[in-house]
Amino acid sequence: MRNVSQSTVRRLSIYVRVLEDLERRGGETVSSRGLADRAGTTSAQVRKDLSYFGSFGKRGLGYSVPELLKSLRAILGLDRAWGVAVVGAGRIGQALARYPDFANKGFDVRAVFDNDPQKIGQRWDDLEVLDVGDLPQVFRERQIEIVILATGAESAQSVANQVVACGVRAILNFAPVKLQVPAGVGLNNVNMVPELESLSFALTNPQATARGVSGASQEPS
Amino acid sequence: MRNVSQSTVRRLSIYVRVLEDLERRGGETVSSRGLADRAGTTSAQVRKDLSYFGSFGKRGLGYSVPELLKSLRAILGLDRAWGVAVVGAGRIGQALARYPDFANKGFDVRAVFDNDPQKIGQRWDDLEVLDVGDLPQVFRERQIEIVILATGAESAQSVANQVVACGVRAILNFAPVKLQVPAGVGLNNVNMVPELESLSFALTNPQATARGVSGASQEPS
DNA sequence: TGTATCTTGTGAAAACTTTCACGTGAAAGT
DNA sequence: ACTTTCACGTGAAAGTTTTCACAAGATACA
Repeated sequence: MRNVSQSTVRRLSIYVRVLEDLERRGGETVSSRGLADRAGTTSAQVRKDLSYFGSFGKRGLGYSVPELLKSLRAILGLDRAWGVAVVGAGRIGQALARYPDFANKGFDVRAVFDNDPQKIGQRWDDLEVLDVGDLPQVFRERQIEIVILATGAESAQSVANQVVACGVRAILNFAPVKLQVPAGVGLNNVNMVPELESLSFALTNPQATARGVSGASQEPS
Repeated sequence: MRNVSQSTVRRLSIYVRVLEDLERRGGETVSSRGLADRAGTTSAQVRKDLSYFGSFGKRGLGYSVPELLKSLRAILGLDRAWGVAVVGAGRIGQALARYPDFANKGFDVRAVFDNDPQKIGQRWDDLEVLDVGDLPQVFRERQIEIVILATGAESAQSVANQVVACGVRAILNFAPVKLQVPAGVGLNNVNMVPELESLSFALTNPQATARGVSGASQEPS
């Protein structure tokens, strides 16, 4: 199973979303084409992505929705709950801490931290904003495994160092800085400004953007 | 300038961030290596990325920080202000509408919409939440060119259709659905769940994740 | 049982992206 | 002026990802 690309993993996650939707609608089976159309890719891509992990379909028939869902969840590690903490209780931190999709998918936000005395102690639903000084103790008590970093650019690296020192091996970073983390620590960045700027580029240079950023089906009927 | 990849454009955006930082610190020139280290890529990549757009450096010396910054801003279309609207006034919409980095970079959030009567009329700083029914008129009046879509999955496609009908040609979508938009409309998706799920995958399958997701320098000294 | 139809899984090809490596121009110091 | 050093710009090579295309298993139906 070695050498699976990030893009493949992200697509698996989208397949899960699509399969959940199909299951909710009562779909029993789905073809690679059906999955691809709903996920915005091609049938060959779907089959190739799945082939890294095994054989999940029946020739001539397609994939069983509940079975493929179960397999993909196991592959992605979604058949369990994860302890998540949000560091940074600004508007973005707040939005993320209370984002219902995270909880629904088994990402349990168990703590929120800030260093601003004005924010510490605020209650949001059943979460209380804690002092970042208490981070090591709380991380141990609540078994935090994944950190969502939503601080400003200034503090991001020092917070990252702290949480890594606490044994956390996965960080989702929303701060606009390039974080340095030791090998073995997973780091994903969500950069909202570059996303907007790439739209600005597309609007400014229509000729350089012929290749469809857009969503039309890639496959012939 | 044709055929510039999305990855190149996103990196340009990061170079702008790094250059702004250097300029603030009074840096006059920077080498491709200096830029690369701060941006988390390699010097060859920097030079290749820039080469799609022209020649910006001096051999033996490097790049003039203010000049390269100016050129990259022009390329990305950041030498002007853009009219932005946020549709969806939930917590994420609110966080995005008031995200200071957007305003700083010339992305002017000029309107926020929702369809929930409870939310319509709320004031956030100098923004008022408007009725999504007034969208066409407000878009015209305030010259909206980019839409940030922060609705639930259910409404996202119908909102997308509406804003495209209003002439908007760039959408940044935060809703967890694959949007269909006509060719010529730029669409970028920010999927937070797949980002977390790919961390879950990395934690669950350490052997499949040898290739450094992490931030150590890629280049020898 | 045989035939037609469907759709997977997968090597091979194509397309794309990143890295290498070096010719070249520019500056600095002797 | 000459030499040395630096670092850009760029074709070519290497590496990665996507697409193609087809053999083969599975079902349906006569």
